[in-house]
Amino acid sequence: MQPQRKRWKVGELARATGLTVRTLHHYDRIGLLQPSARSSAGYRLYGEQDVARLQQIRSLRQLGFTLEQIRELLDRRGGDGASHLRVIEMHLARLREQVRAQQRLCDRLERIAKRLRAAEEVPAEELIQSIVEMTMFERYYTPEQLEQLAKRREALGEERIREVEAEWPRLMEEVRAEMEKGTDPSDPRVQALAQRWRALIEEFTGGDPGIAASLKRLYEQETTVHGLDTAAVRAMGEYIGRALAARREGESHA
Amino acid sequence: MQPQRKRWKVGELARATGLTVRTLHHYDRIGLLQPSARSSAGYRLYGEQDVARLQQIRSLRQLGFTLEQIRELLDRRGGDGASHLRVIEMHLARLREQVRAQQRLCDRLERIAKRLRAAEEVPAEELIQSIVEMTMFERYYTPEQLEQLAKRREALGEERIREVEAEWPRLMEEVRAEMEKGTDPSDPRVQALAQRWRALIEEFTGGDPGIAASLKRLYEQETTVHGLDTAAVRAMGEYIGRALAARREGESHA
DNA sequence: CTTGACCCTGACGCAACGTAAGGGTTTATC
DNA sequence: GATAAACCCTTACGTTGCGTCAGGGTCAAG
Repeated sequence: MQPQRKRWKVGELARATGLTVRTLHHYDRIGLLQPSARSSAGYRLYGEQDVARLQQIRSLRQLGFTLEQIRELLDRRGGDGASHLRVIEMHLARLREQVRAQQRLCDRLERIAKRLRAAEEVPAEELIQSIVEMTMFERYYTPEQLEQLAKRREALGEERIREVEAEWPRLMEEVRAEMEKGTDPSDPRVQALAQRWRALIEEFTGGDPGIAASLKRLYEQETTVHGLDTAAVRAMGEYIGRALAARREGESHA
Repeated sequence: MQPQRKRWKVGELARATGLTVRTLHHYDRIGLLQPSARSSAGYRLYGEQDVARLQQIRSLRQLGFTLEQIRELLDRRGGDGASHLRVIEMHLARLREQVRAQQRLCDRLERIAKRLRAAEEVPAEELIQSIVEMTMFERYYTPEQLEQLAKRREALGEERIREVEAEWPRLMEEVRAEMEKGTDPSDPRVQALAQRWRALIEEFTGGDPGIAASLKRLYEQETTVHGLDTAAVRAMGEYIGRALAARREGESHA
C-alpha cells in the first residue's frame, strides 16, 4: 500500500537542485550521498530520503563546511547537540580569522592603490619596491605597531618624512667615513653623529621601544632594506651603539 | 674585480626566507623563479638578483595574488603603472566581494551557534533541519528581504511566532478537509479560512509583495518545507487563491 | 533502425605546494 | 680515507571539489 515513492535520475535531480551531474557523481564516489537504488541498467535512482540528505548537504556547504565535515556532522547525527556546537564554533572561529586576515589584505591593497592613483606616473620598478617594503614592514611589526607608525607619520607630515628620508643617507655616509678612518666612538665628531642618529630613530619610532626592537629584528634578518645592504647598516648601528654607551659612561664618571 | 657575489643553496635560501625547499623547487619548476646558476653537481645556486625577485614574489603573495598574476606583474614590469593599477583594483574588488560573502557566512553561523547555546538540549536532527530551512530561506530571499524578515520577527515577538507556527498546521488541516469535500471556494466556510490564510501571510511578510513573491518561488521549487509536502501546500494555495478571487468578484458585482 | 537525449565509468586538470621514495654530494668526524 | 650526517637532486602521488572530455551503453521517439 506504499504510495509508489518518487524516484529521480541524476539529471533530474541535478536540474531540480541546481547542482551538476558531476557533483552528484562526486558525492556518490566519496560516499557522501549514495543513491538508495540503481536501475537494471545501472542508472542512479535517488529516493526521497536521498533528496532530503542532499538538501542538508547543500545547506551545510552553503555555510562553508567541507564535504568531510558535512559527512561527520550528518553521520554523527546521533551525537548530542553540544558536539555539533563545538564543530560550528571552531568553524566560526576559523572563518572570523580569515575575515580579519582578508580585511587586512584589503587595507594594504587599498593603500597601494591610493598611492598608485595619486602619483600619475609611477615607475613600475619603484611600485614593486614599495610593495616589497610595505609587506616587509608588516612581517616585522605587530598590527598595533603599524597603526602607531601610521599615526606617527601623519603627525610628522609628508614634508618632514621626505626630509628624514634624505637625511638618512647623508648621515650614514658620514658614519661610514668615520668608521673607515677608525675614529674612536668617544670622539666628539662621532658623538655628534650618534646624537643625530638617535634623534632620527626617536622621530621614526616615536620613542616606542617595541617599535625600535622590531626595526632591529628587521635589519638583523633581511639582507636589504631600501636598497641598502643591511650588513653595513648593522655595523654602523653597532658603532653608534658604542658611541652612545661611551657617552653614558663618560657622564657617569663625571 | 667583482666582489665574489654571495650565492645561496636552496636550503639556505629557504631558511633565510622562511619558505620551504619544496616551495622553491615549485617556483623553479613553473618558471617563476629559476636560480641563475647550478653547481657542477646540479645544486641550485641563487644569486642576489634571485633573492630580490623572491622578496618581490613573497610580497605579492602576501597580498593574495596568485603565482600566475605575480609572474605577469613581474614580467610586465616594463609596462606602465596604470596597468598594474588595474590589476590591483580588480584583485581588490574580488577580495572585497569575498570578505562580504564570508561576513555573511559568519553572521549565519553566529545565529545558529546562538540558538544552539540558548537551547540547552537541541536534538541534532532538529538542528540540522533548522539549518536546512535557514539556508533555504537564504537562497530565495535577497539580503534586504532577510533583514526585513528579521525585523519583522523581532516586532512580532517570540510568543506570537510560536502561535503562528502552531496555527499554520491547524489551518492547513481545515483547508485540506474542505478541499477533500469539494466545497466551492466561494462557500462562506472557505472564505473564512481564506481570510485567516491571508492574514497569516500578511503577518509573516509584513505586507511586502516582494517577500510574498520570494516565498511563492520557494514553495514552487522546493519539494519540502518544514517537513511539509509543498505540492499539497501549492494546491491549497491555489484553492485559497480562487477563494479570494471569488470574493473580490462577488464584491465588484455588489 | 537510427537519431538524440540520457546514463555509465575512468581519467586528467586546476592551485600551490606537502610528503615521501630512491638515490647522488658535501662536509665533518673518526 | 672511510663513514655517517646533513644536504641536494628528480619523480611522482596526494590534497579539495569538482570541470571537462573520452569512449561507450540505454531508452524513447520517429
